[in-house]
Amino acid sequence: MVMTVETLRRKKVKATPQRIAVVELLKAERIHPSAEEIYRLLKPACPSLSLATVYNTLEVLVEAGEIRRLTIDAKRTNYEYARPPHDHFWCRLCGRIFDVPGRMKRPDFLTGHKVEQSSRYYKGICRDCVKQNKNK
Amino acid sequence: MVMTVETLRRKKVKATPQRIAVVELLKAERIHPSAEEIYRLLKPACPSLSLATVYNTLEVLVEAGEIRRLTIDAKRTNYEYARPPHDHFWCRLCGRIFDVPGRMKRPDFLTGHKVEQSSRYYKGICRDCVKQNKNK
DNA sequence: TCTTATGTTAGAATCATTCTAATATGGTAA
DNA sequence: TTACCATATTAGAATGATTCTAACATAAGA
Repeated sequence: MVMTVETLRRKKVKATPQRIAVVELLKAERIHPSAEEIYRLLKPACPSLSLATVYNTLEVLVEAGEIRRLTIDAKRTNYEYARPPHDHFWCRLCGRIFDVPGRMKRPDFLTGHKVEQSSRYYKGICRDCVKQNKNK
Repeated sequence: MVMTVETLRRKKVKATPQRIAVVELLKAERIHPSAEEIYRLLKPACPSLSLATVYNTLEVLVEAGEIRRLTIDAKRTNYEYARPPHDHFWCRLCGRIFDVPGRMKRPDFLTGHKVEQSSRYYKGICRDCVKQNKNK
């Protein structure tokens, strides 16, 4: 908690209870929830919380590099605490996202899962947009 | 065209003009359009086309393995003709998706692009769901 | 403690995608 | 080749995730 406050201030992010709650949730549990799920999980302990605040908070935390956006499930965006980069496995039935740590240990961590597809995406700004000084 | 009809029939997919048009578009151009974009591109040549049909068609073609769904941009789903698997680069400014062929040639094909993030996702059915016989 | 730039909130608005129910048609069988 | 019917197409309504709006509240520097 104290640590989270310090981390946020260091990143020039105003440390509000709502933001602290979101960070702590993602930090404590190894979950990859959607905004809606985060809202449902925090609402009991934070009754005034609004879904809009969850969305605002997630945006701010992604910008600050505290959390990471996962674009796996086309139906919703998921989020995780920004631990060292790793791979993910997504179940198209239950929707859960599993960490697949260490890019060499893959086989171990995927054992039992029925892998149907694997994809890698690079994201950023393309040469044309860089040239056009759209940079931001 | 003829080839597309044969391919679809072989895959037990009824070869309608709308489906053929979608396949031919993705096959001809190396583009990664959204459903909306496909609709806009085909509408002039196929005025009766409905957006719902584009969505239905894309679903059928993905099931048949003719095309591939790209979940890169959280705001919309993109599609590509199912060529041999390769990586992708997505520009967060113009939204275009670039092929990054051959997983070893990465540096070459990404030269000039400002890569800010790379992610790999495995997708399928998790052990728990496999056990629960939810399999489908 | 005061001040104010910034954050929170509920609800409305947006927009991609899915659903619905009426109409049309590809492809098989006669 | 024609007739039939399971399956497709279509427009528009419905849904659901996300963003916007405008009023109110608060973190944190002075």
